[in-house]
Amino acid sequence: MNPKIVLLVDMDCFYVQVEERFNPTIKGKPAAVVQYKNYKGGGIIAVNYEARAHGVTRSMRGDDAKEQCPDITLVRVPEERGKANLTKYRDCGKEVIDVLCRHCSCIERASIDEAYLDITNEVHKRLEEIQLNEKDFNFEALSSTYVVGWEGSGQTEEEKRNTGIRDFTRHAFESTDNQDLCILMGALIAEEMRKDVLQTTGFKCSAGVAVNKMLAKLACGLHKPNRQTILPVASIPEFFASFPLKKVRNLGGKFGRVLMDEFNCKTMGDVAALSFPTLEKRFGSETATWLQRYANGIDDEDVSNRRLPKSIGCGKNFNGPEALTTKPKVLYWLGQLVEEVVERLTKDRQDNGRIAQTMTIHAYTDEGSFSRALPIRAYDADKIQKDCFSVLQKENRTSSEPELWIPPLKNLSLSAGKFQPDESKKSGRIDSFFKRMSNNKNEVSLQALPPNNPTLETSGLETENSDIEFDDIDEADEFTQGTCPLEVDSVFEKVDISNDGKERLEKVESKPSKGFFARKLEHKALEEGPTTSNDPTFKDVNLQEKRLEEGLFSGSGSSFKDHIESENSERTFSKKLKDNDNALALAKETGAKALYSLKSKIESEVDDLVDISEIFPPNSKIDPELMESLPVEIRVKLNNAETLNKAKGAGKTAVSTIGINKFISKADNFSFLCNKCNVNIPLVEFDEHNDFHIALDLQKALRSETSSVILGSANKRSTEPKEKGRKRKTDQNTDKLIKSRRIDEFFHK
DNA sequence: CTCGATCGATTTA
DNA sequence: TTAAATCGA
Ligand SMILES: Nc1ccn([C@H]2C[C@H](O)[C@@H](COP(=O)(O)OP(=O)(O)OP(=O)(O)O)O2)c(=O)n1
Ligand SMILES: [Mg+2]
Repeated sequence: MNPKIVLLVDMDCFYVQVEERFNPTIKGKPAAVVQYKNYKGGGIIAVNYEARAHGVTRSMRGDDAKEQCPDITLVRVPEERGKANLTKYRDCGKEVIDVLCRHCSCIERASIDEAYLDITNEVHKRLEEIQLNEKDFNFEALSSTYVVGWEGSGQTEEEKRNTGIRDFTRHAFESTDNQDLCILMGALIAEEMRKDVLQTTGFKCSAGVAVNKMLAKLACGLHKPNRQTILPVASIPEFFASFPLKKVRNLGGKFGRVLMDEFNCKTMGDVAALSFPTLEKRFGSETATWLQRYANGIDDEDVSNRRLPKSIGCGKNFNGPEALTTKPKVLYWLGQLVEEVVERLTKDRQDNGRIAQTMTIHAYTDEGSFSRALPIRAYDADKIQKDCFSVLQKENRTSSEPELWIPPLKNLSLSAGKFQPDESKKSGRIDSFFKRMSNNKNEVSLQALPPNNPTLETSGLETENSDIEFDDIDEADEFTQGTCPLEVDSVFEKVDISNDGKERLEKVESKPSKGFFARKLEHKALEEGPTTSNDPTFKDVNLQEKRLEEGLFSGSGSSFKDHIESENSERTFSKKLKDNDNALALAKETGAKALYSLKSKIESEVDDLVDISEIFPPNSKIDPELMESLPVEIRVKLNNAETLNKAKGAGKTAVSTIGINKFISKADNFSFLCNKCNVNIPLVEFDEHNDFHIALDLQKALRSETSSVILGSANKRSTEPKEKGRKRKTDQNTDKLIKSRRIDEFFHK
């Protein structure tokens, strides 16, 4: 039986290459891709090899890179909706995958820029074609191949590489078993594939060929960039003897650190030398077995046949002062994220004939992170935004300050997943594909799918502006397929304001769960019965880690279960304390600000009112078509503001004329009642509060406009397009994009 | 009630 | 930094 042959292809400094193809003038010079620019020149996420030679690294700040390497070109990641948008790189990654698919039927997309290929079959074909005779094979076809353990000899690097591959080729043909020959054929296939990738996409890459994923990945990294490396099985022991374990896939994190710290291991060889009982005692038999094999170069993990991501998501960090501290901010950013995800989901549905069933919200606060899942009723940004907000709102622990968000969100992300085939006619025979789908390389691949018909993708969109009832479900953009295990138990409007902050305290009872590292540890503590948390041999890593992190190491003599429970109650308690403090501080701050600014407000009536032109340009310059397209609600607001403006004859007007029902005048409590929130807003914050409403409304208005544009262009197949109408649409759209930027400025600072 | 859904943790790019 | 996958309970 021939051995499995795995190929790992990894693009070189991928995002930079993408930008170099887009703008070839930066080629050959130091360059890096940065995200954002305002804070210290942005964060670097990819660095080309010229810049690496100057010490520039990932995660470095743009400013620091410029200091380190003044000649460096920093290319910015596109920003859309106030966040980084990685679509360009995803699309380029797909280009590469598509080329690889021409050469091999079993491909696992491992990330945006790398893929594993099981080329066992392809190797076998090649072996049959080439007679097992070295004379039929020219090793010079392997002009970018290195061989681990066959470093060769000579003056230059290239000379050594060349003699190495030459000698290994001779050896492979002379060897009695064909394992090395298979790897050699793998190298040949890899050379061909990489050449095709370069010719077709313009991107360079590196590759590794070995008998499993772990070794292929490891090999790939040995001679980057633009080179490939093969790792014969016989070379493993000597190579592992000096290879740092932390560079091996799966050992680069906490687990690897334990091996280093507790077992004094530095290399894979050190790990391989550990006795089974030693490993079993610490990690349990399953993990011990896995690790022992792993450390000897054995890895059974199959290459799964999957070219599409299983989830589509996006997120954004809100660092330091950017933390989301109010409901409108959360709602707004949720909206931005939802828009991107829905846009990508919609394209995914057309391209891949599948529909995501669930949305997962993930949020980080100072107190930790949580995630919540909900069903996706339709690919409709408004609906999803509202549903998500309803779910998210349950985690907002603000009772005294109804418009605040506590604790502030440091990160908000969304992920859509649990894809099912799109049954709504459009997608042809895709259902049969999904039924047969599995992770097995022998299964049908997406490549075999018929192309989808994009002309059929517009039905249902015309309803985007009206609320869709369940009766309309088949006509509307609703999904009727499959079951919905998740339910959103309350809708946005109902849950928007109501929250007393008490339900949640009772709900904080989740068990600590384990990750890759923790689950590899044996729970001797459990088997041995009661353990005290002071016991240095205490085995539960989750608890240990949490204690270290939170300084909650205390108590003794209780059972393991008690530890978990006390852990949780401690956490809950500390949470409560923190929140009360937060709320109190915020309340104090708010009150002080209100009083202070009230004073100045009385002194100069309009000075610190928000200029409406910060949201909209002066009315005369608002595109009438934009005006028309806005919801009546917003038009009225704008007109009101403008009218007031004219009446006063001033250049400025109070946005706070919007939505005010009452002006409550008490000596120490000046506030407005916002009729949208039905909540009292401190005077000093009312302008900003209303800005949020306007921005949120505009977000919605722009969204429905965008939808109708999509609909319009899609419809032109069946309907004769009117020149005028189309032109107007385009202009209007451009205008909107410009105008939405003004709104963004409220949130993007 | 059971097993699918859910969620946190870990790892990687 | 912004993704995405996997595992166990
Ligand atoms: N922490 C990370 C790691 C990677 N990436 C992105 C940018 C990279 O260009 C791309 C691929 O990641 P790689 O680790 O493969 O790094 P590069 O392709 O940039 O360089 P190399 O030539 O070392 O593969 O993923 C990222 O955004 N954040
Ligand atoms: Mg790469």
